[in-house]
Amino acid sequence: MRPAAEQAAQSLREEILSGVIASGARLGEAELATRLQVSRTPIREALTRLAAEGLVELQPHRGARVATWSTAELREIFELRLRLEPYAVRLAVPKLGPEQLDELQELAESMLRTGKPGRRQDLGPIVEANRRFHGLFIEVAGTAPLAAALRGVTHAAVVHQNFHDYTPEALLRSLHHHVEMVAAARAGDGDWAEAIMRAHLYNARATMIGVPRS
Amino acid sequence: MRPAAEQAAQSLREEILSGVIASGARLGEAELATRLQVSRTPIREALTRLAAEGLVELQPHRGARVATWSTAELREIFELRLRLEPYAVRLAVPKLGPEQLDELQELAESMLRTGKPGRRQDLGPIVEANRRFHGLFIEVAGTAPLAAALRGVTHAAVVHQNFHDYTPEALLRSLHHHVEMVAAARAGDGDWAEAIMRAHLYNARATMIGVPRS
DNA sequence: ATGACCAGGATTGCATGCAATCACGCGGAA
DNA sequence: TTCCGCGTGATTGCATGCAATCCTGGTCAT
Repeated sequence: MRPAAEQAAQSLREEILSGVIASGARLGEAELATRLQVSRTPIREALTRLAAEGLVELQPHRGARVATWSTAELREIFELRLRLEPYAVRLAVPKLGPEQLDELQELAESMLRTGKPGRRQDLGPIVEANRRFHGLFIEVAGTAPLAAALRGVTHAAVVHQNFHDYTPEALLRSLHHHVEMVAAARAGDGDWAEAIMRAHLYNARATMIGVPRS
Repeated sequence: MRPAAEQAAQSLREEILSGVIASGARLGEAELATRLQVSRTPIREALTRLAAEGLVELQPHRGARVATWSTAELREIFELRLRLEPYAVRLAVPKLGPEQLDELQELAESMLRTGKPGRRQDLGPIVEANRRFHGLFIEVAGTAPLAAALRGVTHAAVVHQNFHDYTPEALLRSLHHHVEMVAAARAGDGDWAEAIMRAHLYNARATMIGVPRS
């Protein structure tokens, strides 16, 4: 839709999710317009779309900022992901084609390679691969309503660049979950894949916000 | 935010959810602009926002239409509601204040009054009261991510004006569910309220799309 | 010293104009 | 008759201009 606006939204999304633009940063329309080489109109449209996705926050007459999430909101977000994403994985497993299984496996193995301890380098590529990994399941699960409901809810974890906060053990656990999920998918076992996704999310939640005391 | 755009979005939302604008109807920017007494710019912004909510569908260079949902999508939407809305009710119950309980009770009883058989009149007011009833729980449940995830997913049932398709028995069941939910809320029993909400949704799904054969 | 108040500048919000794209209907060829 | 191509009208997409609002700092009174 609206090509220039869509492209602007895509660029901004990339920059926010990849951390180029920090959480909480101000997004001036004029600055974005000159930087992305379009006028303010498509920029404004892109901002309203990202606001609807929950990636940016809009205040009347006061402009846009990259969204921030309180601990309570993060807790809630994980609660929602736990209710939706394992279900999405279960739906996706029987629909995955061979080439998609190969892509998932490649993603899982590449994340495991760059995340191995001893190689203490940039974890940036993992963020992107992880996003693609989770996104592929949601995409294959297939239905638009599910994708829409999950869209806003998966952003927060990505923006918070959580991999840097993982302990080495938690990170390894997380990356092995990916590999195991591919194995479950290859076996066509939706129950297995769903269970691993659930464990994967609990592990992520524990490192990001700790275990809720309730 | 953006006062004129927000007002336009609100007006359109009302008109779509109340059925004044039919599902699938075309939404011309110029026509809406003259009708709502603003220029096309805020109209376009309103349309992008409603598109993000899933209420309208946008096609590049081809304008906007009120969204329609396939049976598969409706099925998926109920699957999502079943995973989120009972949870929202459970969260809301301990937070409901006396005045909110009174409002819920008034809504439930008014729906029951106008829906009673023998009084075969307009069911329109029920649609609005029902929307308010469900929305109040979601609002009180409190967290923004949950509300955002549910927003797009609750629209479909409203647009489809489902109450007219209910059999008299199913309609009565549904309206009594509301009353029972208020009773559960007054008792502070989140489990009870959650269970009734679940039954409420199963009942609605059965009349709208039938029981899935899986 | 502290607080209220008031320019000046900057930024957002909306309206409008023009270019780009699409829908529709007509005419011509097979 | 049917289908393809094309021109015209209508609609959307984007850029720009102006008014409205907000933020900043500086000044003045207390």
